[in-house]
Amino acid sequence: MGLSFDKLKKELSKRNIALSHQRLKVLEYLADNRCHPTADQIYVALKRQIPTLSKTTVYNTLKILGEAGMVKAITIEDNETRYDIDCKDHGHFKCESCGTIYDFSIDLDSMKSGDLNGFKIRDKDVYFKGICPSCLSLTGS
Amino acid sequence: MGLSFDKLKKELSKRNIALSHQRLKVLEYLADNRCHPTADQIYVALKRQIPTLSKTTVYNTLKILGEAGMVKAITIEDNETRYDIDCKDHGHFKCESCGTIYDFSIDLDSMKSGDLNGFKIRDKDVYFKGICPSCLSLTGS
DNA sequence: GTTCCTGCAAAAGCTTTGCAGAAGA
DNA sequence: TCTTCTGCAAAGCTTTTGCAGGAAC
Repeated sequence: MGLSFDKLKKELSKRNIALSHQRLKVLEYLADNRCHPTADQIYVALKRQIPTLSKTTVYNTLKILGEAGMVKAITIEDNETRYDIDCKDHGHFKCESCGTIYDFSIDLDSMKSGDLNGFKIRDKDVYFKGICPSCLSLTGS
Repeated sequence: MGLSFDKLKKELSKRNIALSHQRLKVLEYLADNRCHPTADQIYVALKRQIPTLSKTTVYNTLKILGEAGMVKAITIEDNETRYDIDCKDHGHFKCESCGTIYDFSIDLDSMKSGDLNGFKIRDKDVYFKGICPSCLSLTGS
């Protein structure tokens, strides 16, 4: 799945955190479903495999994996935190018609701003919104 | 305050929406406090001038002004929608230490991405996070 | 008189917290 | 045994909704 579990385990063991069955499943789900799911979507999907799963564990896991740098929270819209396992720089486009979130590549280094001299930048997010080609074609372009 | 109230009124009248006292005060507050306040901050501040003000009205107003294109919601962090009256293109930097949100200029047109051919882009948001110079100096750089 | 606006109260939705039992080293 | 993890229930917060009274035209 293109993920370095070694790196993850190393990062987690540094913090005395185990990669439990539930946590591994959440990670696998994110790796296999690059659709930027919400915590609830992850919960509902995994509940089938792990009937005892609780939403608390999903939230806890996402928080831990986020702090370990393996998962990124996407807050493109309020009241709708989504999660992304792909941490390499890219932008997110949300279709306001169908709600789908698309990744797109972007050169973040070219976005340097002189206004931020002296600022320590840790994270860059680029969120675009509009209508995707699929929805555009439905409405007769 | 550098705002075109004529443009706003025109936009609102198009929708049969009045610029009531409460709505005007919310707008004024946003114009005078370019600190990207939350709905609650606006409510608390205006409550002193308008003791009968309700939070519902603040939310309602922010929604209406947002739809009219005069106010922009900033969802740089989950559970913390902030509002901005300045609609010209700029990025937002949030200091993870003190929570302050800084504006910075950015050339959004240079951010075109070939991956988005065929997409209708209506809105672009750029959110950076990190530590601001003020907080950096406090911790001994 | 008709329409829109306001604001109270309640509901809704997402996320966090407290805690007891289970699992793992 | 000791620590950490899990998951239920309850609480916490922000935001939305229903509705009755009030204001404006």
